[in-house]
Amino acid sequence: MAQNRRRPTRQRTAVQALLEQTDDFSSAQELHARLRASGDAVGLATVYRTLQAMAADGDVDVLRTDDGEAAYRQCSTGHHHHLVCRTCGATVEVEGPAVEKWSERVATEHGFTDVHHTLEIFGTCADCARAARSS
Amino acid sequence: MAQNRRRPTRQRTAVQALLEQTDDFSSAQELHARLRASGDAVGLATVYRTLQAMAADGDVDVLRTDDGEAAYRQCSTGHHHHLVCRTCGATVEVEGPAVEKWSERVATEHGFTDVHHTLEIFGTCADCARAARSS
DNA sequence: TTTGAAGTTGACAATCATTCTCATTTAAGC
DNA sequence: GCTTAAATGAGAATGATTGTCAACTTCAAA
Ligand SMILES: [Zn+2]
Ligand SMILES: [Zn+2]
Ligand SMILES: [Zn+2]
Ligand SMILES: [Zn+2]
Repeated sequence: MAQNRRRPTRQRTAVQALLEQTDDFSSAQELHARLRASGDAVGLATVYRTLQAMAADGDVDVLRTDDGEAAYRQCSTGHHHHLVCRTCGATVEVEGPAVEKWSERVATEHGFTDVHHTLEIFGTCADCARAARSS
Repeated sequence: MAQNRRRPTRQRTAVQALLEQTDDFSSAQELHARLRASGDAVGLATVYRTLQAMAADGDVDVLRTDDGEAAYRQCSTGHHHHLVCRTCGATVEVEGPAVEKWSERVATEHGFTDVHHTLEIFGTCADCARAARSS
């Protein structure tokens, strides 16, 4: 994977701390704005670089929203997928051993190697469904 | 879903025809360039609009490449997923009934409704693996 | 602790896919 | 043919992401 030769700078620490307080997937822009608002400002480019480095190191998960923006989240370690509310962003980590096996089998059957997959489930969470109904 | 009130224009026809000859997932930019090269030029904005309309109508599949670009492909009808070579773009349509059930069950268990999912498998196809080995 | 190489940062410019605008065409129905 | 709403396209605008590069830190050797 990647060298964990990252230096512990104020900026990196600030980004990590913010991610720890955050439960939803957030874009680099959002995180940057929140850092600035909290007085712990970090340059936008640095936010991007830090998040990408963390993703490369496997310290955060990334997914692409419907409109193609990258969103990051501090997740538990180990391979898993996400159930994401497309309204409020609430996120649940889910695991599916069967899916993992299926995906690997399918790839092998077709002669593919060096395989990885993306799997995200989007929907409306109970809270948002309720809110929508009573409006 | 969407009204199929689309007008059969030269442009729309050209895009559809091109998609029919194309086996790989292609970006709007790529398709636009190929149309222009083939003399059957269509405005870039129109290519975008047409592809989005076709996607909304379920006539083409869309996926996001690793760098966030939308790629389109004329697929068989019915719900399925893709096994895509990240080097040459070769694409295989795959189905996984077990995955469908799992995804629905997981969503229901967490109170999510109006659910859909994205699942793509990326890897290196046999041909590309061979080519890489002999270089 | 001083010091220098190497990693980091940030303001700002540059990219580049995608969307928007709006004047001009075109298909559909009468 | 005539009317009208949909469709088109050239070019501007948007907006996320990346590139640039001088200034700033960290680290560890001296
Ligand atoms: Zn919600
Ligand atoms: Zn998985
Ligand atoms: Zn290939
Ligand atoms: Zn599916």
